Amino acid sequence: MLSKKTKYGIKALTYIARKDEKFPVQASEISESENISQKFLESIMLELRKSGFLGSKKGKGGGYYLIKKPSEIKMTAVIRVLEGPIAMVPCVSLNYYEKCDDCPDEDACSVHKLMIQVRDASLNVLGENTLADIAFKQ
Amino acid sequence: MLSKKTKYGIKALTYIARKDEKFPVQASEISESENISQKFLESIMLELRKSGFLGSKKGKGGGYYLIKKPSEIKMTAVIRVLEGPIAMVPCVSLNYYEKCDDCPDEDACSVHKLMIQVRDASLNVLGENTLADIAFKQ
DNA sequence: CTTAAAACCTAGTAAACCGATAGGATTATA
DNA sequence: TATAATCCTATCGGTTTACTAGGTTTTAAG
Repeated sequence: MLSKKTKYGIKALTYIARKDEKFPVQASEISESENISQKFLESIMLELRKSGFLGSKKGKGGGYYLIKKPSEIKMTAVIRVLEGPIAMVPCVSLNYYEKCDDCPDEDACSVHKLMIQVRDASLNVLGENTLADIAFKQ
Repeated sequence: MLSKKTKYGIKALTYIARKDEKFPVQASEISESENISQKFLESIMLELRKSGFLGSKKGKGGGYYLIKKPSEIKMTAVIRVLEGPIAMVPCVSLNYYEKCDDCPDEDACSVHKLMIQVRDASLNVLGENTLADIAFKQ
């Protein structure tokens, strides 16, 4: 299950991308428009800024803006930052690998074998989609 | 993330499938061989029986056995029973659909659009893999 | 210079979920 | 009758999730 954090984060990025303006966008505006708890959204925006997706401007008239072009923001990157691993099992994760303590031999593990395929399929979709794709396409 | 329940359940099914015997397989044997807490596994086996994947025999010499051939058990079915929805977001789930309360228009939602693609990719992999595939192949 | 509006930061918290455990009841075999 | 297995219910500690509270800091405008 996708956490609300990730869901809200993607929605916020989409909102900013669609609002093709030079002015920064306030968290309060996004939270109202997208029905997201403002304080919760604030913490998400902060995380997106610290991880290099957003820039910010403090004080009156401040807000958040995209640092890169939407077409340059891969959804794999966004999800890895907000949600963590894309794989459903650590022993199959490329970026967050961890050995299962119960499993002596990964190659013999049926779960492993299956989850590699699921991972690759997801990775394929998320790697091919950019923020521009999900914000503007069709 | 895949729950341990689902992971253990798939491992147990695999174990029974590989042990191509006429005798039923005991939960205790599986729990030892696969390093799974016995009591926890018991509850999983019970669930797999109630949902029609396993049959059971009580008493001495009892245990669990597959009701269908491994090649007839799709992994979509197993995962839906143990884990729940395959989709990462309820508004995109085929079997467990639920509307998002924050989202007025699904078609305009970028998360929705993305998650449909992820769902289809996962569904494709899990639908093409049977227990036989992950237990015996290569 | 003051006020207001915005981001920034830290902490806490209620509820849900997860993985496991406890303790038996039931059933079948030998 | 003893034993071995499934079956069943309840509980529990820990973690995570989705927020909320309560500020501090920075900036622009009046």
